[in-house]
Amino acid sequence: MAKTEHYEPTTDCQVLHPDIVDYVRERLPDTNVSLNLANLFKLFADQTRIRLLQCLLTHEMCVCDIAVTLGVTKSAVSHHLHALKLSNIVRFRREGQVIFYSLADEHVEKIVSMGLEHLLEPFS
Amino acid sequence: MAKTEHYEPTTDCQVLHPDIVDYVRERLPDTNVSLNLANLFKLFADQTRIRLLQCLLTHEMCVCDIAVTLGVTKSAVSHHLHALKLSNIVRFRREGQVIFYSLADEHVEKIVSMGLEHLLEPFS
DNA sequence: CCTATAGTTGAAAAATTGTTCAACTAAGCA
DNA sequence: TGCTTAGTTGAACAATTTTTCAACTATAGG
Repeated sequence: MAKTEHYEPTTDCQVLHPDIVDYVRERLPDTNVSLNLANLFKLFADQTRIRLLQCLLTHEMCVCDIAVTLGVTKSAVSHHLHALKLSNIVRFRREGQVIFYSLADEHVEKIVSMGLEHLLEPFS
Repeated sequence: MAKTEHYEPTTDCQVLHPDIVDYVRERLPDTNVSLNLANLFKLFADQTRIRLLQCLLTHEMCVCDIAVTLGVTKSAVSHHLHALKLSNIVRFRREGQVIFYSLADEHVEKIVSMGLEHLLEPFS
């Protein structure tokens, strides 16, 4: 099942270390895990969205206030919030015409902190 | 300096809560922080690159072995490794013609773990 | 009911990113 | 020196993503 011979030939080279390849393949998580992880990190992979999250890290905000603070249209903000909402990264409450957005949990803070830690480390 | 009136008018709406906007703006990190954070998370925002990192999380590997394991060309792998190298996420050692890549530090593991934690949490 | 404003939506346009291709460099070996 | 293979590189192409635009919904107030 972990044999090296029947891999998809979508590549342009040969296995050089069959034992390593088999060892790694046996431990490689399911494809949908990497897909979900990549999709999650995509939400943090845009400067405007990072700044939006940094805003919400400080205080809950409505769409207009976010738009002015970041210097983008409220449509752009709304699209970003929609994506963040789908992945349970932000939540909202309505107060009349105004909708206040805030962070859904402490994961955003943790993920951003990990990123900052890497950026600030000595050997970078 | 934190007054609400002289924001860039790149947006299409008015500030609704000037006190919140000022409060948030005073605490918003510098723009280059968000840029560097976004650029870092971009490296985790692609399924192939996540799988590549998952490989290296298990064992150091050479370009060919990674290419076969992931089912992509060695050129694609090389481009990904180049980007990861620039951000000090992977390092390498040469052994004859073969170059073995491995993770530069424990941040990858931490960042990926945070992502997994969010994906597996009850309210998502 | 009419108007005004906050926010959403889908599609098109603009910008960015990932992969491939072909030519290249570097190392090993005869 | 000449051949083979591992890996890199840049440019072109393909795919994806972000922003904008215009039309839309929902709520408030007169």
